Amino acid sequence: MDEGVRWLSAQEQQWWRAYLRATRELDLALDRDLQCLGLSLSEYELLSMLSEAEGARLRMSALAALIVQSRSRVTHTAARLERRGWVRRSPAPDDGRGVLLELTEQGRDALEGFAVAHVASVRRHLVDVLTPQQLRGLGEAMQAVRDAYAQDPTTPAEPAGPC
Amino acid sequence: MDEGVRWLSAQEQQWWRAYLRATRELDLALDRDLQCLGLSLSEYELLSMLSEAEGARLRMSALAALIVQSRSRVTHTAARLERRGWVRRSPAPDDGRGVLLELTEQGRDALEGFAVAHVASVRRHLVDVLTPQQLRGLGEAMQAVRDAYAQDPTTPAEPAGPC
DNA sequence: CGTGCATAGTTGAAGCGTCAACTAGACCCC
DNA sequence: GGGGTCTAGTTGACGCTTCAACTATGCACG
Repeated sequence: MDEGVRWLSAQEQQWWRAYLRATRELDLALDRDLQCLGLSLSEYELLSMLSEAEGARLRMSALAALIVQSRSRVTHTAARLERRGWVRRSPAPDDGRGVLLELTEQGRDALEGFAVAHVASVRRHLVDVLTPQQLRGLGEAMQAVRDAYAQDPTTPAEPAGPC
Repeated sequence: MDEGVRWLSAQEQQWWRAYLRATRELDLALDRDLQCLGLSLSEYELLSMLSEAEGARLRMSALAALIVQSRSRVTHTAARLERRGWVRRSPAPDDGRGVLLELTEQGRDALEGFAVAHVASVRRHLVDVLTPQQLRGLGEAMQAVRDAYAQDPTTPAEPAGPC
């Protein structure tokens, strides 16, 4: 039965499960550590990408692509952060449709505190629990996954669902 | 400024980011592939763990621990699956507080189809895009993360938030 | 045996993410 | 230069997840 299906070998399955569970645990732990300070991980990522950008500002869609979130989600998240005064919208000068999101001074100040907590969290739950070789192996595998994902023709990232 | 903080090296940051983005992309891709069939990845995980259990039944809390979800979330998810007839509740014989969740025949049938699609998805987006060595490196690193997480005293998994 | 505390699971409200529909500006091209 | 189409972003409704509060049972200790 089901002859055509290439199931995973026991070893492959073990690694796949380790990946699946560990990512859930990591996400939980990292988010919990930031949540204590009143910020979610995805909000942190948004602020953090802005802070590294040229002029601390980015187009909404560029931001969405960077942090791998839907444009809609970025709109909502940005609205929340804007209410807190950490981020500001302005029209894009070169494209009437576009919106630039900019980190405010207040936002930069807040981010400093978050960054300290976050890097400690990343170390505690990931970087410092691995040997340098393990971290390298992880990083290289994940980069390969990204490269494949970027190539994949059925990676619409947004538009027409492929159902 | 911020002398006490051990920031990540450029290399460490690169690997950390590769991990962070790739997990988001993978989650998206795997969930999308299942979503087309009308099931979410976390629902799949629940059904799949039940199917592998002794007698295709598990205690709610055991299930929650296995798939790394909160007990509350498992309650809600199980309710959804129960409405679809794929899962059934019964009181635990040995503990008056406990509840056993059991895969129904209908559930097992449905799961077969989902499993075929899911394994193809896992291969396409993860297993088959990596060399065996890369997959092994990934698996071992993630297992190390899990081990560290299990050891960590501030891993309440549920109770009193450590804020 | 009964008081106190821990554990198992549920519940409902609030918040976040997704999805489809929508507005508006750009681009193409005859 | 006015359709047709594509891209950028927003909106609101719906659904899932989280969180805190709650019920009920087990367990320890006097």
